[in-house]
Amino acid sequence: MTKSQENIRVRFAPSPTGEPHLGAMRTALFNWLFAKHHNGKFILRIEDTDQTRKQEGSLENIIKGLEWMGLDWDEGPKKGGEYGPYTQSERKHLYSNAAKTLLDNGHAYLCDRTPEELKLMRETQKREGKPPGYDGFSRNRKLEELEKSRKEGRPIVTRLKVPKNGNRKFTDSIRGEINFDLSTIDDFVILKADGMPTYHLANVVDDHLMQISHVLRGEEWISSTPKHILLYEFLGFTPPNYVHLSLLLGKDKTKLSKRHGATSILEYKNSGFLPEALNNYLTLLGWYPGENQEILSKNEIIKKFNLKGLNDSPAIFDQEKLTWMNGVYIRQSSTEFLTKIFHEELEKKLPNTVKRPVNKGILKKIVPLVKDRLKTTNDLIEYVDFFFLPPTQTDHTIIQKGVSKEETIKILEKTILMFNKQEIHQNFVTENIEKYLRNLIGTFELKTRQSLGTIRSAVTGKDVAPPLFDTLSILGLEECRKRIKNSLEVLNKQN
RNA sequence: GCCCCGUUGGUGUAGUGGCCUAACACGCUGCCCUUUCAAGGCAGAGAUCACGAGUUCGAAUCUCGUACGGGGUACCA
Repeated sequence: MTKSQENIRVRFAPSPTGEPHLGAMRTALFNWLFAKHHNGKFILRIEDTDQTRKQEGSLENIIKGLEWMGLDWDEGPKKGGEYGPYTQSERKHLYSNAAKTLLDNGHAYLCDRTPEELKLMRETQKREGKPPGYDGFSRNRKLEELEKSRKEGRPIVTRLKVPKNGNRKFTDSIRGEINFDLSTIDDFVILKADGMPTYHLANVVDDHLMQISHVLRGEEWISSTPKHILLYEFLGFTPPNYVHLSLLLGKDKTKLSKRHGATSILEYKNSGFLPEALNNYLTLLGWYPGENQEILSKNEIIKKFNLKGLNDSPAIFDQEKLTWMNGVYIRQSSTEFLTKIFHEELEKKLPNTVKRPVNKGILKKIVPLVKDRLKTTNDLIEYVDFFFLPPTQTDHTIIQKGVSKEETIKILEKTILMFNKQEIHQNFVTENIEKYLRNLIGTFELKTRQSLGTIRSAVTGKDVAPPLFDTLSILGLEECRKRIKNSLEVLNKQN
């Protein structure tokens, strides 16, 4: 028996042991989408039952990651809710109560074997070719004996008494019915020696108390699910619906990890990816919208999201496609928005010699010129720094392929002369500049690309830059003249 | 070892018994556009649907087996 579909309540339950990982964020995303689609609730719960693995700043980063991705939670840390607290270390009594119930109704027992003893046991089992697992040492020992052991200072854990025979099956929304033989499951620990619950106990107690209707979690949990089913059964609870998401893999088809490059969502934030693009890309990894369209807004995805579109095989994270998609999102963005984020980027990356705040008026004019050319905002600086900082020139940076030094000097001198014409002087705008410049270079015995390339490099110091005529107009007549003169000086000096 | 999940071009996916001589997107190649770089347009290469057997008039699609990949087998989550 499972819960009804009426009140959709899902949760994302990270443990604060590291960075907000791409795979985890995708799980969060799917949970969030499912909740939004059904007008349900998305709950954030912190699973910090392993005190030894806790990492400083991890929780903050996870929250930062979720906020950046726009995955807002209805209940959880910073937000509260009627099922709180939402941090497991603050709910200890609930788990020990559950363990007590299990102890009382005979479904659990205490055990005083130390981790060292257990490790030795497993090694022996392996050596003898037996399947490793708890051997049931304390299963039938008297309670008084264990309590005495506790008084003597030995560490005591609580284990679930897993039936030796039979099987448990459950229905996974993606994979269908999955069956496990109970003989393959040992008497696992539910309450650790430090009084903290293990994941198994904690997630069952919390999902029940928080009335979670659907558990969307990674595929790595499939094997543990029969343990959870058992716990629900012995505690008299009704299990939620299970949806085990396929894993995210790296290029070599192993679980995505640091070896594959950036795995923290925050690294993508810092590399100039837009959260909308990452969201869009991530949803497409293991989910099909029902049609070929791939560029989908968050609202469209919410509207279309359903469990049926979920895929059962693991997906390899392809950064190239993400990068392409990010470019699509940049191109789609408004000038106002891009001006804002580009401004932040330039404030950060332009050298100190550039006066702050960075000129927003100019930036706004630059945006339409570069938005088609960028894949990430990280690429921005290379394209536009010369607008704010005159280039340092040498012969090498000015002279174009197939053009002699003499020709280069001639082109630049004539360009300056042309700039002196009144018609240009008074109306230094793109169309006008183009008209006169094209006229001028028509008199040279060079290809258009060579002539214009020469002017480009003289002004920008680059081979790759935004469209020339617009660039000149944005820089303004005086600045252009100054830069060309400077280039001429460089060329003449080294002669 | 044992248990569980998976397997369609390099990648993500579509496909649920005949419309599949397998579709779409990224990437790749070529051409066009063009002042550079992008963007855009057009064309193309790339998959014996992991393999084998079976069911069927007919299978990428159903069944079984094998191989390979992944996950689990903790007082980690």
